[in-house]
Amino acid sequence: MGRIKTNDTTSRREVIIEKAAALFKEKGFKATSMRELADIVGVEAASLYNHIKSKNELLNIICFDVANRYMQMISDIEAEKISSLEKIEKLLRFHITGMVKHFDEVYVSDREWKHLEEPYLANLQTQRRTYRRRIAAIIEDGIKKKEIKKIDAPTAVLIMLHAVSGIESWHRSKEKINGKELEENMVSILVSGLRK
Amino acid sequence: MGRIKTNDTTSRREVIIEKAAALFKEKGFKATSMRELADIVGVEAASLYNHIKSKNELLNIICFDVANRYMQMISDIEAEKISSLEKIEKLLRFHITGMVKHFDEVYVSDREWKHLEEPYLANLQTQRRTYRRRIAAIIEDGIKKKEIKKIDAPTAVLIMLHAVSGIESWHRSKEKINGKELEENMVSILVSGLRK
DNA sequence: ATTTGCTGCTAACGTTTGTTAGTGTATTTT
DNA sequence: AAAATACACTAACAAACGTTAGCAGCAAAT
Repeated sequence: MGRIKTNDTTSRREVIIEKAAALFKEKGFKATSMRELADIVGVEAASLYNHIKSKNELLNIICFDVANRYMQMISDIEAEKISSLEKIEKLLRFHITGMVKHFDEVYVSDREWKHLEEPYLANLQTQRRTYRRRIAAIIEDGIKKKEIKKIDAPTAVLIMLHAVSGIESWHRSKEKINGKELEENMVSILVSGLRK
Repeated sequence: MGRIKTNDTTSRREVIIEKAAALFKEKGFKATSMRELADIVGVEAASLYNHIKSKNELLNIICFDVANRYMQMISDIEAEKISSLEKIEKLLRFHITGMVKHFDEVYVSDREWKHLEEPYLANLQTQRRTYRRRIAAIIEDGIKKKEIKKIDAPTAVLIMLHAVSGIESWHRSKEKINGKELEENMVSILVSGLRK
């Protein structure tokens, strides 16, 4: 069939991972076969194994790539000296732009993590749980400081995160407003939903 | 193995569908095998086919059950003589209680519809699209009447619906507030996010 | 120019998949 | 009690799956 094309910044391995993310998003992890992936990459199925260890490794890479980005970000935000509501807004904007930019990856990591194998599965679940707790902590802090209305913080987190993951249907839709407008609308609705 | 237990209100077929919904939710449609389902129902895999036509029929039933319930509901709400914001709140409450009560079904219909086959796939997609449009129309009406702040209606719909589907993680969580509280919190955040 | 490693190929493996055929037995209907 | 229907079983199928083994050619390093 020929070899996998690379430019200088992208290794063959990375090409495979990118195409895998796109396929996993479109059809789901379990419904994507290595032969399909190989087809799209432009190679026979067996050849993929020169670059990766297994199908599940692909999912691992995708999921932890995303998770690590978010963990980095929240650490940065926690350290900043701004109000709680501003922190939440910043975090929200990061999630929105991140979703628009790394759509496939984020989508897969959100919807397909069930198919991770141990110990990765347990690992990611813990990471996600602590991530949500850290956001909830920011909100609770904001409530204490009377910047944020008195609500159940975990519920607020749940709303925020899932609202963002809804960008999926924006991505698909035809009558698309542009990314920046989308961001402003989401921030407007969600932030004023929290403000006291 | 023995036969499928039924009480008087639930047919054997319905037992299978319920257990299927639970399994599809937990492992995903593609990752659930008919042999697993049979095990849980308490029967050999082949015996399932005395009650259903195929694995995909199970998914069809689950998805369209949910879709039909929603379509019924929005027609009712449209007909009521209350303000737009009240309509949105009512709809929101319906979604929340529906998600809490028929969790497996709704979850599966939300996340696994990709695996429907034609013509059911196209059918459901259209239904979902028109459903979202009808909600957006209510919101736009509210904007015109100055009950709702000026925002992009499709974006608001997207936030609402996906926020509700986030109840999934509430369902899983340990430190659970009760269903009624959850509902009040969600309504509070989302409705005041819309109000002018 | 020769070696070395990278990357592709074909062929095949052992499993698991959804589903059908055919048969026997319990339950319901007549 | 006899006949008909409902339902479960065993056995087997063809197809699809992820992955490995073994080999050939091209690219980069010596």
